[in-house]
Amino acid sequence: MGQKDLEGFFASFLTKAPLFQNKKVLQANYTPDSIMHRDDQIKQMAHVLSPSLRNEKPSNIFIYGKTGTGKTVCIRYTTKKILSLAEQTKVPVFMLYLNCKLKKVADTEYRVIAQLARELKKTIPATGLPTDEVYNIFYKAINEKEGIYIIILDEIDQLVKKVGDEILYNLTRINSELDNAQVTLVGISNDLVFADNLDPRVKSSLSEEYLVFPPYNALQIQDILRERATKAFKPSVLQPGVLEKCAALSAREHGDVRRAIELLRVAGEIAERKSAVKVNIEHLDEAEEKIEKDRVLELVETQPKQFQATLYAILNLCKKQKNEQISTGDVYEIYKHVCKQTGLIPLTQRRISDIIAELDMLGIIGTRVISKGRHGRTREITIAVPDQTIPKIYTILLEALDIKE
DNA sequence: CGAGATTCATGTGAAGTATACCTTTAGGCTTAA
DNA sequence: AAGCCTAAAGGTATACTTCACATGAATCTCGTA
Repeated sequence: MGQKDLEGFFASFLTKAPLFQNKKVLQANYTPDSIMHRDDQIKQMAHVLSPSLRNEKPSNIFIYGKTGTGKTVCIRYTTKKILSLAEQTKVPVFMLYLNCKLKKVADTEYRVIAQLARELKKTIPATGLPTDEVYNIFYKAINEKEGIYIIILDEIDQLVKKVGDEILYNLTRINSELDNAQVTLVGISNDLVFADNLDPRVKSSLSEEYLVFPPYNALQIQDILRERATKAFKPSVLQPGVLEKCAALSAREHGDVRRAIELLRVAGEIAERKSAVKVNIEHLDEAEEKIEKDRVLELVETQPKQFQATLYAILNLCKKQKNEQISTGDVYEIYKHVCKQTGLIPLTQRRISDIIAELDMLGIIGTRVISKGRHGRTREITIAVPDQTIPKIYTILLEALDIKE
């Protein structure tokens, strides 16, 4: 694109009538002023957490619900209300929110505690400190300011699955170490079964109160979408049926509103880019494809080199032997070859086995451990990405690994 | 023919190693009195 | 002598390796009908 073109592009971008009037409303981190169809949950939450306003420690809560059922928004909303109320009445209440899923931020015991301490304005190095020491810093930071601390751990199932429940045990016992402050834990999980594998002490302590978020049905999703859409879009930009289809698509999965909202936003963006006057069904379909694609591509791009190399090996193998199932051993052979080609130091098969398991967790591939009787046992690996995206992934990997074909 | 025993190829857990990074401490150098 | 900087020592988390054992159904073995 020449510079002239670019100027023209900007000019036409600015003169073009935008479809959005407030796109923020459809962005992921937006907290609405009112939350629909969650009155019960919010009421219960408020009920449990309200003692904090009298400077008494609320019970710990365990919250369960599938993704996009409003868990995070509700707890954010409720705590926000409590915090502002607490500020008015000069009651010291604090809130710490942490999403344990974030890789490299909160996926080990050390990092979680360090991150929590950082929320309290402490500087903690990424490595080098003994975990006990980090605990101490954290305890001290909390004890510095008297009050009620509400610690929200989002997606703790991911954390516990990876590093065990010791952190939770320590955190539930934290109150006996403190004399000024008191801590309430809020655990949020997507996985219901996960609670059963916890240490009984942790489990009983964490789930003093128990809250379930059922999935939204299509009608509820429609309500919510309509709410947001009227705020986000200019009037009558949405073609009839778009909203309904958007809701239906998400309801079919498991009532994931976050996805529905994202879908609507991306559809709007696509329509805008095409200089369409209205958002129609085709835009929606395109958006659905794009979202999944973007998610995967982003994921692939941000993986460590070794993960990318492993994935590249798997992809290659899949291409070569279309319908045959691929096993860890095969992947490893190709992987070693890839390493030689790229100058990467090959890891052991043991490690690759783990990497494959992690790629599975990310949802890029699907694996199943099967026993082939006499012929041992292995993972059966399949690609869990729509076929159209694979070439894109390929090019990303080629570039990332610096392979010339 | 059927119940065990065997076998294979890898899953999986535990323990050890290398690396990168942290704090503390001791020594050396500079500076100001 | 006090203050500051540097380098070494001692310690940790994390990613990875090494070692060793666990798995589980296809296949084999062998006693029995």
